[in-house]
Amino acid sequence: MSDIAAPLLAWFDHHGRHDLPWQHAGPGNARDAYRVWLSEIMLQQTQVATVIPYFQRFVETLPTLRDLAAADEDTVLALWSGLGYYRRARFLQRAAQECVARHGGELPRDFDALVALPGIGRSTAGAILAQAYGLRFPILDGNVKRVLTRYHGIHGHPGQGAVEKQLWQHADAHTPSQRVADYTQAIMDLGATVCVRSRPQCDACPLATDCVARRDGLTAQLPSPKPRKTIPERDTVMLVLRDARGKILLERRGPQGVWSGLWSLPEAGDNDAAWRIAQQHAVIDDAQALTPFVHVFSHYRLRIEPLLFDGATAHPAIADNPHLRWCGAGELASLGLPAPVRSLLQSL
DNA sequence: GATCCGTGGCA
DNA sequence: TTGCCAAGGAT
Repeated sequence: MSDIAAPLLAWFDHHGRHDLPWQHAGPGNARDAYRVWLSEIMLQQTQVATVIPYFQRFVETLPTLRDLAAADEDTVLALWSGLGYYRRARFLQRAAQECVARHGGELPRDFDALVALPGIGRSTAGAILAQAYGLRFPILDGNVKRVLTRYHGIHGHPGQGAVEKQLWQHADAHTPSQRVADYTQAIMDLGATVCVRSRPQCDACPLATDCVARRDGLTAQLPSPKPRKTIPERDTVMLVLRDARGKILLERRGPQGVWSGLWSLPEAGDNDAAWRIAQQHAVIDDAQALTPFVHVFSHYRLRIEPLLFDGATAHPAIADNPHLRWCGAGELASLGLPAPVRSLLQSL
C-alpha cells in the first residue's frame, strides 16, 4: 500500500483550508480543545458553510467549556436553533457538565473517556485527540469515507457494517504519527474541496496516480449510494393562538422525539381536535386556516396546516404551566424554535 | 442492523 | 419540483 500522508500533507500546505474559525487560538492554548470539540459536534452531518456563523455566535456567548456547563438549556438551544439535530446540543451541554464534574473542567485526553461522553463517537473522539492534542488517532467521517472508497475502489454503501470496518482499517493504516493534526485536516479538506461527491476534480488531486476509482473510471459510482425507501408523509395542525397584544402561545416539546426541548406551537391531529385544545388554553371565537406547507426531514415529510386563532384571551391557569408561555416577537430570538415554526411566526 | 434525529443547498 | 445528502451518534 502506498503512502498517502506525504502527498496529502504537501497538498495541504498549499491548498488546504487554514482559516477556519476553530483553527484559530481560543482563550486558552493554540488550538483550544473546547473549540475543536464544538466544531466537530456542529459539523456532524452539517456542512462547513452552514456551521461557521453558528460557531462564531456560540463561542462569543459561551467562550469556555465551563460557560457552556453553567448555561441555561434555553440559551444553548437558542444558539443551536436552525442547525438541526438538537440532541447534539443537549448532549454537548451534558458532556460539558460531566467534564466539570469528573475531568477538572477539561476534555479528557483519553480515548475511552472521550467516547464515554454523550454525543462523542469513535470518529469525533479521534478528531478531537488528533486536532486538539496531536495524538495519533484515525477519523472516519463522510469526507474520509468518500476519499478512501474511491482511492481503494471499495464497493458497497459505506454505512454498511462490513464496508465500514474495512474503511476504519484503511483509515488507521494511513494515519501518520507525525503532523497528525494537519493530516486529519488535510484528508477532510481534500474530500470537501477536491474529492467531492459529484464531478470530483481529479486533475487537482495529489492522490490521483494511485486512485483505483480514477484508474477504472468509477468516480461517479463510488461511494455506493445508500439504498433508499420512499419516506412517509405525516400531517399536523399547528395552533397559532394570538392574543390582543400579539403574543403567541408556545409549548415546550418533550425530551423524546423530533425537536426535543424546543419551544414550538401546540399541535393537533385535525381541526376539531385543534378547537378543543385551543379552548383549553384560551377563550377564542374564530379560526383562520393559513396556507399549508411541507417540511422535509431525512426520514419523513411533515405537512403542516397552520390554524390561526386571533384575539385569543388566555385562561389564567396557563401561567402555572412551565411548558407553556405567551411569547412576544422580541422573546423569540432568545428561545430555541424549530426552523419551520420560526419561519411561520416571522411570516405573520 | 435499522431507525431516528434537521436543515439548507444543489443538480 | 424532487431527490440526494453533508465533518455521526444514540437507541
